[in-house]
Amino acid sequence: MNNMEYFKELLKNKGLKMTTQRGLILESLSENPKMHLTAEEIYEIVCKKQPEIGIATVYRTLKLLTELGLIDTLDMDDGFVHYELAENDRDGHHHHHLICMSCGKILEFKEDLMEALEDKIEMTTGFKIYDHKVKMYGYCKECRTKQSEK
Amino acid sequence: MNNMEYFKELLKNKGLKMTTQRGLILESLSENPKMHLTAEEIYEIVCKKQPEIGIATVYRTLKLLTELGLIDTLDMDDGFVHYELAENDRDGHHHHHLICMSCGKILEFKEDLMEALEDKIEMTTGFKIYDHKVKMYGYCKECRTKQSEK
DNA sequence: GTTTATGCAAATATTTTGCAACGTT
DNA sequence: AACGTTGCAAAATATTTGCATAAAC
Repeated sequence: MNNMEYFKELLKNKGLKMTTQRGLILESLSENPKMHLTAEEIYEIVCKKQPEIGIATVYRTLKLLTELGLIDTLDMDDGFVHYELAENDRDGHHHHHLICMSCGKILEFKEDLMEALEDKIEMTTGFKIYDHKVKMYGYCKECRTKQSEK
Repeated sequence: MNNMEYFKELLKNKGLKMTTQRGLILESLSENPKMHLTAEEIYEIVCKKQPEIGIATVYRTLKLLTELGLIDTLDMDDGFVHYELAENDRDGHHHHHLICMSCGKILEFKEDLMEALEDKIEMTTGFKIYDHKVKMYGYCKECRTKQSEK
């Protein structure tokens, strides 16, 4: 089952309704993977197909999608909340974000490798972990190459 | 050298000035460890000793302290930026935040254990990591105990 | 004495809300 | 037909900025 069908099913189960706007907002995220779009950017993308949409609908739908677990939020310290499709991983574990401090680019790293740390935390503190968000700050390959050329 | 002296030195090196307000703002963070205060909360704490201070000064000083690396910001998805003293670790690695999804409490976990992951990322992608932020979402010991008692 | 910092108020910017009209089931 | 959803405008919230005054060096 794809995202859209799953979205419809979740809505039905909750007595909520599928609308053109909701579909287009989820679609804008599906069709722009790795883009970490902001609400405003999503609004602009949807506007191309549905110019009458209001920004309030975008915010309401993004909140709904987040609550349903279909999308994740990402804070990049730039004053905007960024959104991306959630990965339906086996156990809620998703990719890490690598933020380049030189060019601002965001890369993704698939492998999790957090189990050892999570086990240690659970054993030591009794805190049971269900999800995590990891941001790495550094310099990407391209910026490092450019730098060393100078 | 403690935080405050280090702050004064950094200011001097940059031709900036130490003021009562700047001192009180750093002090409010030093004296409230593990509190993850917001700008508004810091403003209220400083107000007790310096009632004439303006919130703009708090924001300006927090930005300055962040740029100087003396404090770190923490996004908790509640619409506020939270601040905490930076740990002057050997290599910029700091504690992780454990956020309880039941009671909202934030615990800290000292051990880093991110080296293996960072090495793998650097080897695979060429992205050189200098810092990271890790947030774990789950349920704290107390909430889990309460739950199982029901 | 020169330059930087402050406090206040106004301005920005992002996100939320109220409500009448509309669309979906 | 009933109820949830939308779009618009206004409101709310967090943060920033301009500027005259004050404080630090």
